Amino acid sequence: MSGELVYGGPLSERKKRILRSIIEAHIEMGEPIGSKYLVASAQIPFSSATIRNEMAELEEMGYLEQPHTSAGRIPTKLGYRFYVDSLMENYKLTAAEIVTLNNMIQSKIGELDTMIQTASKLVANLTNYTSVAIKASETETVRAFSYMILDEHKFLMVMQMNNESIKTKKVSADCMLDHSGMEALVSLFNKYCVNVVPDDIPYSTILKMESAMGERASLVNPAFKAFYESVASPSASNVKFEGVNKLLEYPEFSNVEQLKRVFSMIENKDDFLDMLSRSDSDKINVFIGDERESRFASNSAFIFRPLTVDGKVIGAIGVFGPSRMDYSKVISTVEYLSQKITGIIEGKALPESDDKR
Amino acid sequence: MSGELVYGGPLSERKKRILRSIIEAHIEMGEPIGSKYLVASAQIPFSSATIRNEMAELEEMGYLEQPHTSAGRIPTKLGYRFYVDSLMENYKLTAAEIVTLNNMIQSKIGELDTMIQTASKLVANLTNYTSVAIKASETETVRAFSYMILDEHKFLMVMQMNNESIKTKKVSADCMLDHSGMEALVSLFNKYCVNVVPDDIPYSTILKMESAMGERASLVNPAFKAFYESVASPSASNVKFEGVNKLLEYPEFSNVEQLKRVFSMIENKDDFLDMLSRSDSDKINVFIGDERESRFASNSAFIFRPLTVDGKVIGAIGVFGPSRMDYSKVISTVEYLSQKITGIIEGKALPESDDKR
DNA sequence: TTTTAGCACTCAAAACATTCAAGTGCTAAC
DNA sequence: GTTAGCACTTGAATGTTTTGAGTGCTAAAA
Repeated sequence: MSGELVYGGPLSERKKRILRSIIEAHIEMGEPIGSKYLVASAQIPFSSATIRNEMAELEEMGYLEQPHTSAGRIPTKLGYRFYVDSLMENYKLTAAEIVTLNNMIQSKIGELDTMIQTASKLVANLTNYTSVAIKASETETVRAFSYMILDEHKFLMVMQMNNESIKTKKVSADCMLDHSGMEALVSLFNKYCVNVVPDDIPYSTILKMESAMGERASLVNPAFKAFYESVASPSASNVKFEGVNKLLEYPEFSNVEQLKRVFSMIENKDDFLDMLSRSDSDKINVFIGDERESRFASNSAFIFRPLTVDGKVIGAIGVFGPSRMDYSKVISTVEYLSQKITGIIEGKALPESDDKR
Repeated sequence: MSGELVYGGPLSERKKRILRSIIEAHIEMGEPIGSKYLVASAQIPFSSATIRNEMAELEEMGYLEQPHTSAGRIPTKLGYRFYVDSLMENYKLTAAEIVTLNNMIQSKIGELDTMIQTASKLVANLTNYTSVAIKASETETVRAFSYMILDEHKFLMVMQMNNESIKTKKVSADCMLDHSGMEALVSLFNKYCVNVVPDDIPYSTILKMESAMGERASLVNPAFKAFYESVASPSASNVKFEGVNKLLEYPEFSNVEQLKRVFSMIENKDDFLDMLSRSDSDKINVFIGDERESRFASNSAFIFRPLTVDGKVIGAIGVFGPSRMDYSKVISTVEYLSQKITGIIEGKALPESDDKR
């Protein structure tokens, strides 16, 4: 009653084992799993009849379902959830995989954007699902303004942002530029426009700045516009996908109706930002689609890890794919890379330098 | 024999009229067009038998084909080509469409990138096909270097590029920074690194710069790295798509095999750059897919207009969709927008200001 | 000579029927 | 509690028939 998900009751060890085998077999093969298959291939040392009984009960409890009477069972959303939460074993990245990841990331240290995207590409390649890179929008503010005169009528507005980045914008002026005028202008901006978003600055302040500038009042407007454009719009959140065509490989996405749903989600992006905003910021999040929820394409799952710096979410990397997904491997990979990235960002440098020595 | 395409011989007026009607009906309805339909709906004042004879001849000449014996005719690649080159009437944008376009573009004057992308979005919305925005890679070089000291150990390297844009990069130094040292550094860069790509600068030059800097030699390396990173990598060509899911609406793309082809083309992007590089830079280009050419998905067409400034191709906007495309409308829209954009870029300002007065 | 009415023919798609096999649930025996 | 065995269900695969849109050709009409 307390959580969002209520499991159908305690499961015997045998039930867990059967459920797990079914889910893993289904993940691998993509087809409903029947009792005989479990006896023949897998490790359940009971007869098919016994397994059938157990499966019927697991179905009653909501962990499994049958596409139709004469088919095997497939996991429900609840089944996957339980699998992810309690049944699954952690996939261990192989040494080779780790080396690849480290090398690639190492070579891209620098801009946050590029790092997130490199990581995203790596995830797509390693897991063979579509990967998602999210850069969160920041309400950035300026810490300090400065300028640089380019020619008689143009100057560069330099803004040191509070998040350590620097933005510049070229500004054209009607009047001749000189240092004293620019000093005045910049100091006004440093007085009124620091640590604040443009929309919070009342128009009266702009008028005040203009009158303070005297005969150079005409500089204020273009400069403010540059400020506005640099701070307000451009760092809108963005969501980028890598390996979208990999989705087409999976039979669950091979009918056009389903594809339309998925692609409009991908093109729209809002759903992903929404999920990020409603997520736990310090661990892997797993969204699993379901027919009942309209907001998320059924048969699909989205696994992601928010990236945080000083407790603030600055982005995320993740994977989008069929709900029949190799959760174990995906989760390990995403977890590893996100750790690595936050490590690098937070300046803890590079933990194990297996490649350098 | 001279051109790439050889038409099958001269066409009588009646044949042209029939061909055109078939193509336009097919574009609209997406199905093979039969003789009866032309009699019933359209404007061909002959009996179906006559039309059948003409159609048989048009097929012989290579303009039409039959999916199977008991079906109507559909245009071949040659048919479309002939239609685009000689049959089609120019679509006239409606006043409302022009107003929308102008308003949207007007409000986005500024960065070339944003303008191209805005245009691309407009095209996608107006035509209901997937639009393509290409920004060509430029081998940019720096016209002038300058600097701005941020704090004792950091400065901002400011590079005025030859294409009027400005790039900046934050550089960290080991030693204390002062203006005289920075002046020296910058003047060295202005001597050796102007109008040239970093890869063409021999290592000996770097050594020369270091020795010229004397005890501040350690500044050269990080500064050069900043130069290298700003010039070499980041402005790689990029190709962006808008409205990809619109493709799913068209029956020719509704089977998975076809979709895989198309999406891998879209994800790969190289094909588009290739087509741009082999295009006529001062007019609309129309690529029409065909089973025989492996390099381009069949059943699809790519229409685009390179954007040039001073004779140099700086990008392109275009449309990707089924070969059964509303060429007339697409071409008019793309043409109008590309004119508008090059107009704005070349500073001819804004021709008709229907909205301002 | 050009156009058209008429008809036999073709063939994909739709509709319908049949077979096949995988998988189940249940009962009775172990 | 477990399992062998069997009747039953049902989607998918395969085969058959029907339907209808559209053609090409011939012979008559213009």
